Amino acid sequence: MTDPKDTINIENVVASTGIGQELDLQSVAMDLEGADYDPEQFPGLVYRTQNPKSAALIFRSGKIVCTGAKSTDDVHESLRIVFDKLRELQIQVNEDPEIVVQNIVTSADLGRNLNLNAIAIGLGLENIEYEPEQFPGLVYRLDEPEVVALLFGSGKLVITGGKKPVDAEHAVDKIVSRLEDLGLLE
Amino acid sequence: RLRKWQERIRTKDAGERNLQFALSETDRMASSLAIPRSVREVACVIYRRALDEDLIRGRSIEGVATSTLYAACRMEGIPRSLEEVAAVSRVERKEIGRTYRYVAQELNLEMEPVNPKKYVPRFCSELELSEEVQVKANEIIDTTTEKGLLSGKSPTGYAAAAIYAASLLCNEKKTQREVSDVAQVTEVTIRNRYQEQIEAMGIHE
DNA sequence: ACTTTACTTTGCAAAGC
DNA sequence: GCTTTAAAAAGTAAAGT
Repeated sequence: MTDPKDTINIENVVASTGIGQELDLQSVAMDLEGADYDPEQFPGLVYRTQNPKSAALIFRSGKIVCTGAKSTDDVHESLRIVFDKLRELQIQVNEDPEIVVQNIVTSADLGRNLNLNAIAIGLGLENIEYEPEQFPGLVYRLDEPEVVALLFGSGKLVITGGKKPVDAEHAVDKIVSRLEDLGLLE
Repeated sequence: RLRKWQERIRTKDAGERNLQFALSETDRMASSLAIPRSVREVACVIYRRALDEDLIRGRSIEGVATSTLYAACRMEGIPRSLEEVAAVSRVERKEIGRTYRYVAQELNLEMEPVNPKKYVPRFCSELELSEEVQVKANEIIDTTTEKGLLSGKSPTGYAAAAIYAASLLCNEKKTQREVSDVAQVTEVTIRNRYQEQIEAMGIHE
């Protein structure tokens, strides 16, 4: 049988960084093509990169949030593009500002259908949130690693809240062994 | 310390006044949903607990009152859907659902998922369907649930499809529109669940 | 009926109301 | 709390053909 860990796929990476310099977003919005800036609606300027695909939120403080990347490498590549674009506008940007990954969203597949009703009761109703009237996924919060998993009837799952790619692997291992212990996988 | 004491009294008085309002609102909503008095009392007990645990802060009184009524119906085995309680509340469905999940978590209500069978008697009686149809619908729900069809599905839509299928099998046909009206789900949902259920039951018709 | 679009849930940062 | 951004899971809903 295929190891569920081999089905893990990173779907989204959120990271933050900063250029340590205040910005005049109004003029950046004028000079950066494709920039969306509506301060009444949101204080950040939105700039999208195409390759790799991502969305950067640029703030007046010089802090930047990058989201939508498919890997930590893509985050660095996307932000490198953003930094270069800012340099083209005569804005000073250091060599490589520190980039901190804040959240990684992954998907995976256990390869078997799940009885969510039995899992909700088996894992303990006090630790689980399963309200199929509101959302089809069962919400399972893990302590180690500290992530949140959404389990679906199809056996597919989403793991979010992790800061390192290995967090998802550990989470999948724990979920698999817990379900096996309860005899709910198979 | 005197100020703190006065503040506590003030907060408590405000809480008591709000409790009066919450109880009258619970009564109003329960009446229009024909919810028995025993269930209203359970709702009030849960609301009191929420008040004591200071869960109302940052939330509307009506939202918590609606959520506790929703929870009480489930606990007492005669669930009302979020659509149904939202129809008599001035709080929107989304907010009721969020508040319910918060209250259930904080008070450790340990609510089990709703069994679709719990909706069968009420929906069937509103549709004037016989006991035979109810028995058949329950049978469809039990059998298809054992085959794993229920995971992730809305209990109301699941019950609606089983009732629709049972009405056909018992020659007491109701249209998908009629069933969707009482169950508050779309005909598309009934159609999708119905197809899965009759296939799992091995019925060809 | 079929497709498309959109909303539900989870996690996170940013600045400001 | 809210606002915005991104992405997955699967169910439900509504709109347009």
